Amino acid sequence: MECEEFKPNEYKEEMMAVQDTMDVLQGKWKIKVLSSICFYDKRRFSDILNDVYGISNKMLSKELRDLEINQLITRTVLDTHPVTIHYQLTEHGKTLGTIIDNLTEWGKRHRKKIIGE
Amino acid sequence: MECEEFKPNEYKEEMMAVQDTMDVLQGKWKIKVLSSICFYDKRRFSDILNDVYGISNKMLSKELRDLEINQLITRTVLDTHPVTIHYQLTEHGKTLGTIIDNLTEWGKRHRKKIIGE
DNA sequence: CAGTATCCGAGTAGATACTG
DNA sequence: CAGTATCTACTCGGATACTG
Repeated sequence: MECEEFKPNEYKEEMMAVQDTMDVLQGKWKIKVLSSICFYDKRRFSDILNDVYGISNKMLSKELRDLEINQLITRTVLDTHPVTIHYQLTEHGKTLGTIIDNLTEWGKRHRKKIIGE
Repeated sequence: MECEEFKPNEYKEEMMAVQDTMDVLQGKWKIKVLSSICFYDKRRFSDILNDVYGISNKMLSKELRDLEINQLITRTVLDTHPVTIHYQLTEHGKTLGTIIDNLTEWGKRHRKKIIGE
């Protein structure tokens, strides 16, 4: 963002875009759920429940649904008994990689700034 | 983030860093408030209230306090009658530029993906 | 001008229990 | 295994009114 050139009413689209991204990543769990699925390539409900420390099944269920609606993950039902469900990142989901890198980097600098000075 | 190399328990620090950044940018207003201050360099309370469509004075007051605590903006009291207050971005606040660019770019692609296909 | 105080509804999230 | 249902507490954010 070029601050010097910014004008609120002329940048509605940009601000909307930022908000769209934030909506997708927002909250306590989204990134962690994505990370779990990302690492293992395919991952099941109860596995993610174990990976993501502190999340409840209700929240995980909701987060997975949100991520699926946003086409970041896919849900595959395998015909076993009892059924097995695989969650995977979509190609679109994988494009979040760069953003997550940036957020990580800035977060580290920010922590140093706030705490370590 | 290299998905293939990710292991939940080995990446605690990275996930914390992402969460730290998200905490700072989280919510409906933070980015818009930052944008308003950013464009005008110095900006007063009631001006931001006008720039950011829909925000209430309660929320603006809270967001400004949060941003100040996180050292993204400074609050300067000028000795006029009645007092004038200037909000400005700190150097640290300005480093958010790149992130906001990324979030904007991804948000636009995401919108195309979800709506425009 | 630059906020604070108060009230209130809606949504977020945890705990526990239950289902096909 | 992969969730849903229910109850409850807490937080977010809007509306309105008020203050130095």
